[in-house]
Amino acid sequence: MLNEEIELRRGPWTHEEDTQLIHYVTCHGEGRWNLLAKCAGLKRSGKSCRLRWLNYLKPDVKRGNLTHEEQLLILELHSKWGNRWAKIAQHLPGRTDNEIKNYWRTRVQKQAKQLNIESNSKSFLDAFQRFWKPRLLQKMEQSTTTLNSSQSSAIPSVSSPVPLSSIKEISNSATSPSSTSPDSITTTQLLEIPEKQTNPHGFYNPFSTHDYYDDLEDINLSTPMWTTETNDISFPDCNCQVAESDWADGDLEDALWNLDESSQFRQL
DNA sequence: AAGTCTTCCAACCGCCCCATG
DNA sequence: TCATGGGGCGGTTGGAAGACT
Repeated sequence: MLNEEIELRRGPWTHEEDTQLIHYVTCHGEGRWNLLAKCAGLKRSGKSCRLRWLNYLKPDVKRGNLTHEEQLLILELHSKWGNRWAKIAQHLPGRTDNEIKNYWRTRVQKQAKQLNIESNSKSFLDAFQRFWKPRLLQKMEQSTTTLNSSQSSAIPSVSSPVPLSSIKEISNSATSPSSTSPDSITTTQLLEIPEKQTNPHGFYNPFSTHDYYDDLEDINLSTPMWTTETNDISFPDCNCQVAESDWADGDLEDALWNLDESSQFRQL
């Protein structure tokens, strides 16, 4: 390799760089990233090009908030495989390991911390397996039913990116990963919404067919996810307790994780 | 309105594995 | 068998944007 080191650019990608990369990969395909970077005339490292392509520019990269089904799947798979983000990402079509990793760190770990539970601990797994998971499944089924029966012209045709049946299937087989291939999730129906390629941060994805905002959130907000009865749920194994009534508001993600007040989640 | 804090995520870093010669 | 380079992966960071005071 010649060391006529061109100063490599770093930091945020520009529109022009993205266009160059897209054009080159479209014409010549992926791989040989170092060579690709040079041939494409990009003053970027091969690694940087690869990352930019895989995490942002690749046509099937999905943008926007994770759906509840995806969140459940991440929690489930993480409980089996730990921080194997790439492996987990294989089961969420269109989602990248980076995105899942970020989700875990910013949402799950944060909430776990607030609850004084280590997100990789047995307590966390217990709480998830014994309470959150069945509840999530139940409520998602309810919301699916509600959605199906109430889908009107006001709401575009929506199906879960990852069907519940697939989640259950993967949940059950995750202990023997080789038996589950990513192909087992095939029903990825994109939301058919007007194309808007700029998100609130001003980034853009030239290929994305998704709005930056997740329409499912809005849809689910219209459907109460939790009952309003007051049932305190306790987790003997993790020494903590949840007042279910406090989960009733907001979308499911909030219901799952916004337990940030001491009255909502009490140490026994 | 301005300053500070917090959140979130794109991007980078470093390690490891694997293919190739 | 060993050296080397490319690519994949998980951990971490920087900074933009929003929230809060």
